[in-house]
Amino acid sequence: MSDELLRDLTDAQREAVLAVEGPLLILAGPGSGKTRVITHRIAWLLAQGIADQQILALTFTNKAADEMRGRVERLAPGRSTWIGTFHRFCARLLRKYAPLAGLQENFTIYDTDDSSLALRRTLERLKVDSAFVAPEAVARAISWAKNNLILPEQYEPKPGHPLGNVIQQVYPAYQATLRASNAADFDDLLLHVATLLRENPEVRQTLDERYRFILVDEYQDTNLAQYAIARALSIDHPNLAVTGDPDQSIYGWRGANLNNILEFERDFPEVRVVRLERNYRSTQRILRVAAALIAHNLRRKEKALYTHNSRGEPVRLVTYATQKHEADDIAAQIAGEIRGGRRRARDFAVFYRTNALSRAFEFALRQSAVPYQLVQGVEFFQRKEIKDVLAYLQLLNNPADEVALGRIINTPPRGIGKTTLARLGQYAAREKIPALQAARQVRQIASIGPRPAAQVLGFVRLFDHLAALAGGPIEELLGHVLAETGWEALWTASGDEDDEERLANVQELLTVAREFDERHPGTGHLETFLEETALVNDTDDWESQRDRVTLMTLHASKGLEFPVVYLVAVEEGLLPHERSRHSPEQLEEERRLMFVGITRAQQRVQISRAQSRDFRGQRRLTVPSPFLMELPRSEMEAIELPDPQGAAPPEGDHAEGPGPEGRSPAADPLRECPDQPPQSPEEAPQRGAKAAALSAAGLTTAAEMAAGGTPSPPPAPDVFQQGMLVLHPQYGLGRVVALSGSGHERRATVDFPTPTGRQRFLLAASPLRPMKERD
DNA sequence: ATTGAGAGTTTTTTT
DNA sequence: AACTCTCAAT
Repeated sequence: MSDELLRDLTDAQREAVLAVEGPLLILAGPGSGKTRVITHRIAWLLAQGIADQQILALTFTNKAADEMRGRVERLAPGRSTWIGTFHRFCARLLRKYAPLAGLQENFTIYDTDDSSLALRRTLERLKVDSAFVAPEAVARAISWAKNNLILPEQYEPKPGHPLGNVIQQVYPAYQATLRASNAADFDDLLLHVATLLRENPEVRQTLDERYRFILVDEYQDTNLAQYAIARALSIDHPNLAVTGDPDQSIYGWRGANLNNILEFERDFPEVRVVRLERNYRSTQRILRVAAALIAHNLRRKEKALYTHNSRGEPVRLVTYATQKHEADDIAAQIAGEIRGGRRRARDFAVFYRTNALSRAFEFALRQSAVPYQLVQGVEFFQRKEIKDVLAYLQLLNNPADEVALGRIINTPPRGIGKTTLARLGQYAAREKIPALQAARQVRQIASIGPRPAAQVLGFVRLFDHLAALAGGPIEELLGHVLAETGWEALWTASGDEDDEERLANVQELLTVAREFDERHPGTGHLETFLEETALVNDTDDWESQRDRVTLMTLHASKGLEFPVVYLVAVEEGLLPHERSRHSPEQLEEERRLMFVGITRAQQRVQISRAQSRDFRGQRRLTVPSPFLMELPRSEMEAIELPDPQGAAPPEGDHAEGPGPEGRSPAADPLRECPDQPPQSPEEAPQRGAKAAALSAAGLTTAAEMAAGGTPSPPPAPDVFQQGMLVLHPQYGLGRVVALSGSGHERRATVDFPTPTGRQRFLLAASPLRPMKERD
């Protein structure tokens, strides 16, 4: 078993796996088998008899964590070491030690959206005029301070910094706002944990003892707070293994501190350093191009990348006339390769600097009927309807959460306006009670009239009703939120396209909840659900298994590899991005970004730019990126493609077009090419049902349609959907309020007209029949 | 209180 | 171009 773990490793890799005790720095170039080393190391530790819970592996993204967990599971089946992101680890610790950070254990995690609302509220309260002070700038400064472990009361304005004094005033106030709401923002998760480890030696010692072996992936991206946490847990048991590559540090803007890796050897004098310099991924030429580029950086630890792979084809450097031409040509290239049977869609990736650049490629690929998946940041859980629905859950879990309350007290509109809200807030502040408490006492607030007061009490009643369900399955709770806020009816009735999309997104959320319920049987997991939705973004759902072209930002590409890579829009102002123009350090980070992109490729790279590009609605001529001048022409093939037509797809025109304008629900984290048939059979029913539920006409039971009108057997529990009309032989027509459970245990709550009212059914045993709704 | 039109801005990247 | 915010009309 143990031997097997070591067999197919190189000497350097083996050394890194076997160095069990003591600090270890693994300098790993791109494609050098870094993940392999980490996972084998974990498996090796386990094989040595080290207990599962003594090992802690920290990553940056959930994507990396999932990948690692999967591979460890294969090497050491059935073991359960903790592998996850820094933020998630900290969230978990903070639940346990919340009081030490001034929080209750049911604290809410604010995402960027929530925290910016909290900040705006704070600025209003302090009467800081947002015309003179950009809230984003304040947010950035506070975030920076937190990442650098500067506490609110320690913040010193830098001389000459125009916002310094404002921030010195706002930061503590903002922090007080969060505390009053029993909430922590993303940065707090790290800051609170780092602080409590410093201030509570017993806790630190306990945890150091517990987590004997710590691994940190992508160490070059850690900020001071993360460094402090890793360090604090490695004092008595300094078995801290970190892997990283200074050349792939691309999160400086998020507070990542390159010093953490450049000076690791100083921090741990007895550290063992292992260099993984052999690349197993790319061709020689790709590697040479990448190396020549990164050699222009000054701040780095020089590495000699080499590979025994073949020389490969030259890296293509293409100049297009327009962005449309660029997108069309790349789509045509990909379509050609796929149609020729030489490659599959999943072999290709298109990388760009900013998300906004994806559109042209989405469009072109759709035109060419090439399936693609767009890997985009936080999209799904950021959508307003999702945030609103989840805010109900947030408030149920943490009634002190003022941001959640502010978000939903009048959403959907129930006649509680700004003035009522402001008066409620004043009263709450005066009485020093949470706003929700103030809402309960709204009758005692003289300034609020009887009508608004009644509305407020209506909201409180709704809240209390939902609170009674808060311990149950999440899917069911969400169902009640949708039904009883009136959202569902609102969106279903309108026939508005946007509302249909909202409904589809919410439907998707119900699916997420259902899967969660299945993973967490029993009760009382609301907090866990909220934590997952706050810390998981849909980038993490990216599946390399699906046969689709991948479209993503350069940042998102880190850690991945593809046979063919297109690096597009390599133009001055985009790569390097204009915001980094004035700082040499940021310029180096942009260069690293390009380095990361190139080194994702196994066999073929094309780097391209367009001579003209539409930017914020304006067409502009572009300037080539200075980075292009740094690439070695000897390894490349430069191609100029003037484009007289300006538009026509060079290869086979698809005049028939994409067919009916099928908008895939934006809910789908991986926005897919709508022309593609479902890839796997099991997703067909779901999509079909969704579409049917959303579209339109007449009123027939699904079973009747299926059976051509003859009496039919009980339908599968799965055909029932949130909000669906159903027919009961005695009670007549009813509407599904909520669903929960799975398989034979799947239950439905259904509202019938009076006098029947609300009933609950075990679906497998009920005579309910679904109805298709149309208008 | 809610809605809509018009004005003004813009997030680069992610937990 | 797309989004948010502000202000006036209902």
